[in-house]
Amino acid sequence: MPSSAPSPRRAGRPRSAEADAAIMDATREALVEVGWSKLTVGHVAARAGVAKTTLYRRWSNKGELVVNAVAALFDELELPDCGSLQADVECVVMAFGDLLERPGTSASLMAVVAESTHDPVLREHIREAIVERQKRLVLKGRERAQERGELPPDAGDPDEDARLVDLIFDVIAGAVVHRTLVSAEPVDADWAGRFTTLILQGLAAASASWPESPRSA
Amino acid sequence: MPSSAPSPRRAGRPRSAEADAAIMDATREALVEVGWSKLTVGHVAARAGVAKTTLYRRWSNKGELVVNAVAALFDELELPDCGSLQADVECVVMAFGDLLERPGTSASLMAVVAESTHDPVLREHIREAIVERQKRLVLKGRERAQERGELPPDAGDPDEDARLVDLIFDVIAGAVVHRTLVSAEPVDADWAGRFTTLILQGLAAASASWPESPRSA
Amino acid sequence: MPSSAPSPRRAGRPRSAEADAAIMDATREALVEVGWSKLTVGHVAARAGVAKTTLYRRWSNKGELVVNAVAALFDELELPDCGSLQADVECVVMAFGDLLERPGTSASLMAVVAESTHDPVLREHIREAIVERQKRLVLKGRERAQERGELPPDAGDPDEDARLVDLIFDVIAGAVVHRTLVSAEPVDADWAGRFTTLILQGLAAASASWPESPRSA
Amino acid sequence: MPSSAPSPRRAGRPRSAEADAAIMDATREALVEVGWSKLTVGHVAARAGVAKTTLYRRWSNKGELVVNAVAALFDELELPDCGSLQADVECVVMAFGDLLERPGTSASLMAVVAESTHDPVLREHIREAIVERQKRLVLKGRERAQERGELPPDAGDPDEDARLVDLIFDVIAGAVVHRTLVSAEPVDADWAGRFTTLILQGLAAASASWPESPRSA
DNA sequence: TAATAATCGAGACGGTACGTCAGGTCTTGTT
DNA sequence: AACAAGACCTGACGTACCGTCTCGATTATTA
Repeated sequence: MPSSAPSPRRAGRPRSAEADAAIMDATREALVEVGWSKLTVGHVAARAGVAKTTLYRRWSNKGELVVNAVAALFDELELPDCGSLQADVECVVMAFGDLLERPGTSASLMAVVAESTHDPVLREHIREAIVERQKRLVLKGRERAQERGELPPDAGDPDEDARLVDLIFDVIAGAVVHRTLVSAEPVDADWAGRFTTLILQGLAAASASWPESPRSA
Repeated sequence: MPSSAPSPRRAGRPRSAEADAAIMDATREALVEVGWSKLTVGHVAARAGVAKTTLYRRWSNKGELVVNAVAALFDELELPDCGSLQADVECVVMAFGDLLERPGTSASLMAVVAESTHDPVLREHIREAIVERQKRLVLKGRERAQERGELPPDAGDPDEDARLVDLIFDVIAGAVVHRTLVSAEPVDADWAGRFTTLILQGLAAASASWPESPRSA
Repeated sequence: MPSSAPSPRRAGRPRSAEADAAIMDATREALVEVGWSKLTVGHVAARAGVAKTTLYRRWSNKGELVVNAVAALFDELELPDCGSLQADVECVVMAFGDLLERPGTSASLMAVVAESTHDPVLREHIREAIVERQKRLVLKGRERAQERGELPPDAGDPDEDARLVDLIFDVIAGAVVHRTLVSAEPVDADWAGRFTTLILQGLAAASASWPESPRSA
Repeated sequence: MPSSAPSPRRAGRPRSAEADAAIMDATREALVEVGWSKLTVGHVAARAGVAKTTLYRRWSNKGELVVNAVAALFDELELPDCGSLQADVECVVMAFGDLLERPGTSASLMAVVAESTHDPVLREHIREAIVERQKRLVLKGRERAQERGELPPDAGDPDEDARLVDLIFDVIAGAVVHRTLVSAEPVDADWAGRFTTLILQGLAAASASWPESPRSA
């Protein structure tokens, strides 16, 4: 009675853990240096000191490989408690900006997003791995601000509430991404401050007018 | 007295204008249907009823071809006079959203932007063709609002002024793009209204506090 | 009554004679330098300082062009009277050898002959231009030797006679060509002497035995 | 004691021997049907049921491919013992003639020889593969005739000897090639008989006069 | 002195093949 | 079993050349 078999160990030589790590590293490095379209599976394998076969045994194709490598980049994104709502937002804006400005990240992210435009499976993959993870940061930031009394508690209507969160999320993430990738300007403390002021002030002012005049009314 | 340079006609058979148009159309159609990475020069040529060589005579490679085809998509973006600042912004937000939601556009744009991440030449190409064009819309909208008295005249410091315009541009374009491409939600009148209110209110509230407390002070 | 109209002069600009010459020269030079397969019509035209169109107006394709250029090379082959049959043959052998050793000629000839292997039209073209011209040399040499009494008069049977001429022609031309092109050895006075002795002696000895024992008998 | 190098087996999947054979066959067939200049690598690959890349992995370009295919054609050329010198020569003449008259061979040979005119590497390649192989036939024929007493033993001077062999080789091979390719007449028993008689008689008669009167004397 | 008619240079055009490269699969022998 | 090595098929790439086709600009002959 082999107990509960948490890992269905099969016979034969087990997969090498070093290989996994080496491939992921090599993929990210290659992504940084040459970008998605010029990244070749052969080069990744060579750089990782691994046979192409080994690579394909783990990921079914180039897309899978790259997406997984990219998703891991966003693991580090956290929301530190900076003391106030304004400070919290500025912190996360700059953290996100720093992440995107790191040479490879923006390229990787854009590459993956672009590829997703025609691949629904990949698209959902990205939502799970990247978007939802970031959206939780927004939610956590709001909770914290509510505890501090900087924001009013959730509105009565949960739908209305979700719409608000989505809006804020699109505005924050969108602006940072756009400034970094399209305008190609740095997300420095100055910009982060102005931006945060803009949306928090707007949020405060607008939240007064919204409940009374919903579009559907 | 027309005098000079009636036509700098070069020798030899002139290039076919129909070919140019057919190729651009075929490229955009293909981009919509299969995306950047699966688009092949051969298919574009065939669809355009043109030899592959004709295509390479005009654009040096697949990248050049696609970027030029995509840039043209943004030619139609205009800023109609909708009567008020709020209405103007909502109009342009929805127009941009509509453009991005048109199946091919988002794919094309993303593809091109993603590709630009590792190609400085392409990047500048895009800035010229797409970004600067849109930034002019923001400037025009501000002028109009200033004429209406909805916004104060330009600040004394032109640098400060430019920073403000850039911020607004990043916020608007970024949010619309993010909602469309990443969140994959529609840019409808409801969302456009909320978003516009948010930033205009924020702008009004923040502009009161900014001049007094510049970062550098 | 405009008499016999030796030149049916038509209206319009006449063809440039310089162009013709320049093209032929350029073709031969190119043939020498790069060979048939790497010779391009474009390069020939450029080297001749002429438009490609002008070239195609005179020769319908690359093959025609090259064959005509090559055929002209054989115009100079003559049979000088060297005093005796042995001397005559040695003379023509060495003249032919010299011609083939001139850098471009062998290349040109081989190129054209090789191409003819699959092009019956071209093949006939070559026979007319090159082979028949040389065969006349053999006939002339025989006549002269007969006048000198070095060779007996024509046999009674004209067929038999033709077979003999063909044999001699194949042996002489074949040996010289083979030594030059395949063995890549020079046709010098030494070799020419040995070779001539060989076939003249053979001819003398064999002609005694042939008539009596024809194959068909 | 086999000791060393039982098999220098390299890692990885071994090359397919069937592929090699199929490609060679396909090349020769194509050469026969369409000739060098109209033979395309793509067609050869398709006919061989092999990918174009497989072909390029073995031969660096179309030229290499064709030369190797052609050289193999001459492998079959042997010198059977026909009983007498005259019969031996007639045999080899006709065998060589038959080979050249086989539709593809002449084309292939000429094509390759022509190409060699501008490619020293190819030229040497051909010498090794084709010329030297045939020259050995001449040497073997002489040995046999000497054993039979039909020819005198080697002359004292080895140089003189080599010159004689070369002469005979050029005359035999040259005449057969010329008759087949240029005159485009068949090498039948009649012609072979006449030709053999001519050169053997010539050889017998001339060899009497040569030693006494060498050119250098 | 025009009008006409052919040539010329220039170069775009439709094709076809080239030789290269990457993706992904398959086949060896080794660990 | 997994692994390294590398051959293999597929299919697109970007290039070169062929032979054709417009163009405008020359030159001659004819009216």
